[in-house]
Amino acid sequence: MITDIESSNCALPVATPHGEFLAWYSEKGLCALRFPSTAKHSKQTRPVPPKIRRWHAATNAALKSALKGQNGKALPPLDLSAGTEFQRRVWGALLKIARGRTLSYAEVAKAVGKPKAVRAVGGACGANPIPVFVPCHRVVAANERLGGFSGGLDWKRALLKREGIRLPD
DNA sequence: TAAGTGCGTCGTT
DNA sequence: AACGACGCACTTA
Repeated sequence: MITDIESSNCALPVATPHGEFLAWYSEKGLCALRFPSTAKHSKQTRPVPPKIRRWHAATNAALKSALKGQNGKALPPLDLSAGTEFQRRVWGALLKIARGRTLSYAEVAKAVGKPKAVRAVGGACGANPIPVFVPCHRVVAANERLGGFSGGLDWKRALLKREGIRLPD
């Protein structure tokens, strides 16, 4: 089947109290979520297929809920097919971390059956295309510290705090 | 205790 | 071949 990337992918804004996120959709579902940035978003002119409109409604509700630290509304389908085998294993493990819980990078490495691939897990977290929904912010360093966050550590702190997680000063 | 160094380890580019 | 969102052992002050 021929797939036209230009016509099948689209980006839609999600207005939240913390700024305007940008949600990207493929034919398979939500494929990327970006934190608010100062850059202007190009306006979506092309008509949005009904399927994607439904997904976007789910994204809207789920993101606003998640930013309040509340329990999961239904997520849209997540298209994580762009990742490597290893990355998808890691992202799958992240999806199992319950709200308000955390795992260390080493624990995630064990969970995917590669206990020594600790740094590689960090890399996979950094490559997570759908932050918040794929909760890479719930992965922290073993030394009781925060670890890193590609979206900025302020976001990581805020997300964890809203889930009721105590952080070391 | 706190802060800094060195190195094993492995997926990704 | 080089680089990390790591972890651990081991200095220093």
